[in-house]
Amino acid sequence: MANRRRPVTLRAIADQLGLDVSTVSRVLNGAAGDRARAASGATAQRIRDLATELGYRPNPHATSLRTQRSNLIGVLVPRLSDLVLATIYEGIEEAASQHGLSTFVTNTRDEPDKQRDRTEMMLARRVDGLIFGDAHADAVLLDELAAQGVRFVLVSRWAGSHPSVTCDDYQGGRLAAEHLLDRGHERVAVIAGEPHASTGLDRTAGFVDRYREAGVPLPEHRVVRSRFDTAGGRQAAELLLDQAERPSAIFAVNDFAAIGAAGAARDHGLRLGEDLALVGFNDTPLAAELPIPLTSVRSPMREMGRRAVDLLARVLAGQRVESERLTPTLVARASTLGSTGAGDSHDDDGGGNAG
Amino acid sequence: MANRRRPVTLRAIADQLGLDVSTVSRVLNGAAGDRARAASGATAQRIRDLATELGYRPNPHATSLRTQRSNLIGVLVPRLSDLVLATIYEGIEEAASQHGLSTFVTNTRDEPDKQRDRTEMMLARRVDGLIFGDAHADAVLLDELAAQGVRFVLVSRWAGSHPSVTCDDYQGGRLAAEHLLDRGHERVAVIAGEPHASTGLDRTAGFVDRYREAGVPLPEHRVVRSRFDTAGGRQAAELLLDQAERPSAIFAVNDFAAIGAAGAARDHGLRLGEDLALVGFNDTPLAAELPIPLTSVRSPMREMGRRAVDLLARVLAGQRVESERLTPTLVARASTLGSTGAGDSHDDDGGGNAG
DNA sequence: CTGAAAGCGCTTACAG
DNA sequence: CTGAAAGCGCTTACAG
Repeated sequence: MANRRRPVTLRAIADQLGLDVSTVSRVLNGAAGDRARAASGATAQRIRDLATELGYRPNPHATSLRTQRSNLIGVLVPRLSDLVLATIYEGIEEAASQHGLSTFVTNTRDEPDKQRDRTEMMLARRVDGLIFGDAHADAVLLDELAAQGVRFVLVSRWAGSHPSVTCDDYQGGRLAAEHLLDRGHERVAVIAGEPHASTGLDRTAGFVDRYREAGVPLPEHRVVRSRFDTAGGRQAAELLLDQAERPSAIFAVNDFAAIGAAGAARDHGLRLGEDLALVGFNDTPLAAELPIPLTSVRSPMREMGRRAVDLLARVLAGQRVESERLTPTLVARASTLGSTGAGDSHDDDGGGNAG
Repeated sequence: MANRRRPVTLRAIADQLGLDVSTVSRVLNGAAGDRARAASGATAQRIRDLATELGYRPNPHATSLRTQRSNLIGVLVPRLSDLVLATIYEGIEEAASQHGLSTFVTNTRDEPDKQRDRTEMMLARRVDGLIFGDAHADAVLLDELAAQGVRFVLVSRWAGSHPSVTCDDYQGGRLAAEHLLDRGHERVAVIAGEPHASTGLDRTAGFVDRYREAGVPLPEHRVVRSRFDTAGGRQAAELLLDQAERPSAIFAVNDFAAIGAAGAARDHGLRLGEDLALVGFNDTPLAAELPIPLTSVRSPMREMGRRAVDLLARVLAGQRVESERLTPTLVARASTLGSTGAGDSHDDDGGGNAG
């Protein structure tokens, strides 16, 4: 509990070497180009050596104040306890640190008031830009911010024409449909997620469209809204399984909703993969490890996070950018193949817990 | 894409009102006590009105530079994609914002090199203090930091005598044992987690001690190390279920490990709650929603996060503090009660997903 | 190649 | 009750 670790300043180095602080600054923190002409080779070396010895780290508050650039970005997500967003954030953190950016991340619970409030906090903290993982389809807040010149990108969900990095959810929905069509399912249903999120909307649309194209249009009552979590999936599945003509297969737009649906199926005495086929979305690490492994459409979550940072970095550099849409793949498992089917494949995005 | 939203400064307000910037500062940002004697009532009011109108927000970099206090705290966790840590972080964020603190959070994957590296980054960012959710039992890094005068607290896991907020994991392990003893299980096993984390160690110790006290000591081969995730739990369970004398009940020190164990049980043709009892830990929202609901020891995750911030705030205020240990409760469900048993109870900590 | 000066936006004794 | 000054630790033209 002794030395409160008083940080080393440029001045300390300059004084010790009998140089001016500006010279030291140029050598240590100057732009790559400047740095060469910052001082004689010998002087530069003495500066660098001493800096290393003393453990010099520039004071970011001073730098930010002077340069009007904080190298801070704000990340807003519905909730970090959603594995999907947590994984996306891991990608964001990785890439941010490569770009020399630090991140603030905050939960908004998908509530407009909180989104607005937390955005203000971030701006008050003088972030250079924002990444929204909680964009609402109406884009009200986002349009306002853009009009004010706030720089941001979206991840996971798109809205309006704001730059975004998403999974091609529509295509993902089609993949799920394709797979179930292949397995001969004609009476199918969708647990569709929340209507303010492009993810659920697009996945549902892709699925419904593909079935329509196959000549098997889905009646409206077999597309049910739901929250994205397990409890939401369970409720939606109850509704579907209580219907007179029970579906033989369900597509849930989220793995957690799918797990909830699996619970409901069990309550109805249905065996997954035998009496009821089930497809989830995102291929979270849990999907493969469930008692009855879950067929799921894999989305590149971590990669989305990384690319969102890259995109934002380009926005901050004043470049004009284009949205990106990453390709999903379907991973077939027992929940659609029956107890015999193994059929795992692919690998890509890692995951796992530790606590 | 127009006005880059140039923030309002004290100077802008002062000039517009014909006052000195120091007067404005005292009124707007002065300590609660000072603020009263900062200016005449009338002047103060004019200042406040204009500040509101212009949307003044103090530049935190300037404030930090001047006061040598950043109001920033760093949070290190093994991984945010671990629901337990993500939930703890939600509590941290809530409390931090109440204390006027902003948080940086980063994943260390429980790797010592990363822990060290990320700690340095945080310190370079000039955080006022740190919360470690990834403390290793050996406390090597933590001892060093404490010696340097770095201020921090631990959450979820304790180490050495550093201030911490944890669940009473030992007691939690005893609860699990008690419950299985009540149900008549004598041949039991533990999926014990990783040996560097106090959580797994204490939960295991409590369980083992309680069984020993009941006159039923556990042989060593029925306590198996594991990672904290689903795949780890599955592997550990395979080992246990392949043993000649198969256990009738398993205590997994983590819900995710328990879910993995449930998968292994199924592969062995065992029905959960009938042929094999299973108890998890943390009572994550998933536990209640699984096809076969999981008995689990509930730990107050969000509350731990909140209290860790309160504790750190006291440390930063120079107060002497004591570690806190919060009480766990057991929630019994079908995985130990058989398919008949419902027996849910309690409510406390919320949760849920959204993506 | 190096130094001196100004200034980013704040806070805080110190005067008056 | 209010103002003037100094300074937190940097960066960046501008001289020389």
